[in-house]
Amino acid sequence: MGLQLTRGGEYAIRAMTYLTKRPVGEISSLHEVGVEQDIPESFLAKIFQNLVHADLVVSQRGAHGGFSLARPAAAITVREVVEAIDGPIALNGCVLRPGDCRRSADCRMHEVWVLAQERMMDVLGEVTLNDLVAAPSPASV
Amino acid sequence: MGLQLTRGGEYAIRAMTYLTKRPVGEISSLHEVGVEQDIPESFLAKIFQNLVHADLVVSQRGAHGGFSLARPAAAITVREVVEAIDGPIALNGCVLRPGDCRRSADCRMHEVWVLAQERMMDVLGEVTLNDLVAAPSPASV
DNA sequence: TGAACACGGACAAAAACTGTCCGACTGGTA
DNA sequence: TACCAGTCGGACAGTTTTTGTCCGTGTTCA
Repeated sequence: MGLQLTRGGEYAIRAMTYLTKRPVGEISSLHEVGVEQDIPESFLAKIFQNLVHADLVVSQRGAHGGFSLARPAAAITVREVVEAIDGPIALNGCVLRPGDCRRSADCRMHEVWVLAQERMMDVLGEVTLNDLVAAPSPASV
Repeated sequence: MGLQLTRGGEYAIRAMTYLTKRPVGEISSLHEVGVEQDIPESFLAKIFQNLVHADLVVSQRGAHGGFSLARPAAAITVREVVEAIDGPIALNGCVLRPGDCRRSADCRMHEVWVLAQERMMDVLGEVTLNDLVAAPSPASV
């Protein structure tokens, strides 16, 4: 359908949300997260790899190993999580690689995509993992 | 890479932009648009079909037939064109089908996706085909 | 009537997404 | 030290989506 988050991105958010809910410093095994969040474990393994590379998660190898947040949940945004999995977001290729749309000389669409994307990213960049697990908003809107 | 416009959507915008540049009422053949905008003709045919169904374009069958805008260019937004091809936009499935994310009970992400999408769509919904072909902005920002 | 051209669906190729598997490595534990 | 639990990382396979092709049908004009 296009223009949609991948399932990998969805899984990543769920996994990160799970880690956020755990006591700070606790290590969660791949198996545990997979079962709790209903994510295929072998797929989740790959997702965690990416999250580790992006410095959002740290892994502990060996027996009783697993994963935990690399930073406080309040310092990790949804945007970071999504970009770690689905790569840098670019609504259209020309946003990522200027020069692609130099075809029509006067490519006005370029600036439209850039603006639309900025608006979207602003939202995702302002929501932290902490916000996602906070108690149902009492007064905040 | 996810979260990106499909090529079909890109083609649709280019095709519509081309029609916009033509004199009002003029009919452009499939072949003409394909050659001018460098779009595979057989693929473009399917794209035009969708645009016709969405009432953005009218078709003239038979000899000397072709396509032309169904409405003034100033009354067609980029959003309409994209949605006609890529279907209703939903950054995440749960935006389109509430109930999907009732899994975790407290799915805060839902509202985040809704908000991010609204911001993006606002931009696409305010840009018309006319804006895309207008002379380089003299003063407007 | 014949030529031009859109319609519509079936079909095929390519790419992306989704998911699996397994050997290598690492760290804890006995 | 030896063994086991568990992650790491990449190769591989299935499925879906995207992208593109093809062709017979119907329509309009000359």
